Amino acid sequence: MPIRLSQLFLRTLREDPADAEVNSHRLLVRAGYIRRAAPGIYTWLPLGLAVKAKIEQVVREEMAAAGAQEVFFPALLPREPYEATGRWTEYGDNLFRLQDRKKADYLLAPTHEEMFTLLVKDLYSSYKDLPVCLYQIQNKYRDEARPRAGLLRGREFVMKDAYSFDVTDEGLQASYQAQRDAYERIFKRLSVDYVIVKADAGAMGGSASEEFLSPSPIGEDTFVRSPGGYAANVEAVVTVAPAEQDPNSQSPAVVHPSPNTPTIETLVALANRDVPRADGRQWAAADTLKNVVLALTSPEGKREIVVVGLPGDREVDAKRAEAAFSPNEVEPATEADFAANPELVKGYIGPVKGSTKVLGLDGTSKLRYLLDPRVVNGTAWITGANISEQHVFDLVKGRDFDADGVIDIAEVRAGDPAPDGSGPLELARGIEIGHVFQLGRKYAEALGLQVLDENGKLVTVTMGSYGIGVTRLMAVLAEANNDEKGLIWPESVSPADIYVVAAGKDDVVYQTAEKLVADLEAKGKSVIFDDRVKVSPGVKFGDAELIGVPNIVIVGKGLENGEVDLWNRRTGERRAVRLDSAVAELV
RNA sequence: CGGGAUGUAGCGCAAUUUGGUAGCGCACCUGUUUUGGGUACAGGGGGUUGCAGGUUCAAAUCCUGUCAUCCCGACCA
Repeated sequence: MPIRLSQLFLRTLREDPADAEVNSHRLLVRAGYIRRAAPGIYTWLPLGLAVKAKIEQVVREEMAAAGAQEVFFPALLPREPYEATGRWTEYGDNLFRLQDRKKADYLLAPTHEEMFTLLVKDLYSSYKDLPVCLYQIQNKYRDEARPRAGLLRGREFVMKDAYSFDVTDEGLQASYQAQRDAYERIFKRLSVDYVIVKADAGAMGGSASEEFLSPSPIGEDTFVRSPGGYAANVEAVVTVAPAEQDPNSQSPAVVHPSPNTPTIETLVALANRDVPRADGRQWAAADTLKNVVLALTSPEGKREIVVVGLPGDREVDAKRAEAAFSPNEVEPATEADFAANPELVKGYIGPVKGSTKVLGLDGTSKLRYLLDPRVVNGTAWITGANISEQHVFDLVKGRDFDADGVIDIAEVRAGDPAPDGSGPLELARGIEIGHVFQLGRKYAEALGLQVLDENGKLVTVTMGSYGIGVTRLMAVLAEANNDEKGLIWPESVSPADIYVVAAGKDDVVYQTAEKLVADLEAKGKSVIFDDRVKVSPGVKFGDAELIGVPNIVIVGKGLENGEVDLWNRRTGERRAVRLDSAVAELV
């Protein structure tokens, strides 16, 4: 049966909702696909459900093709499994928690690793049962600090989450690849632009991880691309270290007084005034070694102060730092931290000349000192002398100082060399629409998922997790497919195949349109039929454009010549065709 | 959590500066009209002005508190 606009539960809005900023949000509300129920929580109207179902159908078909089987968990879950993996605490305020009448703790699931792991543990206990891959399409709940942009970041959203279970690492590789391939097919079928980027493993633990980002200026993720095809989330970009040099070929380190130089700018200015370079080049911020003091807080609440040395022209990227120090929280050190560590002379911190790695004037500090990958052996730096208003020049890594390790948390800039050596990196924004992840044995260990191998020995299962944001995908599709008039769905997700407008007041128009609709449906096409009488053509055309079905047929005044108009929503092209050949053209 | 803005009819807004008892457009209902680009006219229904206190003869408007929403940032498998 066609969807009849005379009957459809729908009210299109002529004006933009005041609370919607981005196009997808604006248009999905205006065109009557969704309504806001609470911040980041949306009610689905018939048109919205139709599009969501289309996306889910594609996902289901490709999951089946990849050998994954569908299950369905409750969204309302008891506390215990999440307690076992530590995530009841780790998730913090992002978890929706509630209690039943007996005051037992429950949560609305933000993701289902625990439940899938326990389900497989419940049913399977032999290597012969594996590998297995399960998935569900289900509502997830996260109490985001700031939901935004309609469906793009909601507090309730639909996710397809799949989990693979293997005995061996090679098996996990194969399962991962199967899901990754399925994702490529899904996004291609849905006509979504995507880039596969290396992702940071982050708090999920595990090793290999890739994100599917859809490039978009409103994206919340920043990623890099190289001419040679390297792509990574900015959190996961690996900095290319310059070649090492002979430390002993450099000039000896010298301490210079540097009054009133608490910042890099003031320091560079003073250096150019008081300490001209032998080669005549001007000192630059990149010649200085900036030492940033960070406070790490572990999930257990333990606080550690670390000092990170990086070139003075680079800032610490908060996201990269968070990722690199995960699961610790990272924040700049406070005044209290400095007070507790008097060897840190604010504005004049540096690795001590002659020490191996420790910081501080007397060389006894126990603080960890980590260096940016650009600070390689043989490089010379201007840096703090750990005495107020004094800096060291030509302090050489490998000769005068060393560190406890390398940490790659400096901001990534467009133009930085790509790790694949193919040229400069380009920066772009993207929306995360999928994530494939080799979890490894973290959850299986925490929850005791073991099977017997062919030797009758218990082995821990290794897992992968694979997510697609279904409702976010819908927002991405709406975002990428619209114009000033409204939405323009790709055919693969359009709420109907054909949109038929009866434009006119004569009965024959409606009778002819009715017949055309029936013929189209007989050929297997789904149809939205604007059969509203007493609605002017202008309104009907406007709604057709707003709703965004790509193929529109107008049955109206052309009938005098036995013709109807085929209207391509995307190109705007209208073409008159013989009524009797219209169906053939459309199927 | 920090910064900014806003809460008035289903939606978009005005009236707040200067207190006088709430108005416009869209949507909705009735009638006539119009039918290939949101037709025109006439009539109509719908509001405890976010909430709670206070000042005042009188509060959407002034004062205090509170709640909520949106945007930027922080945060975010």
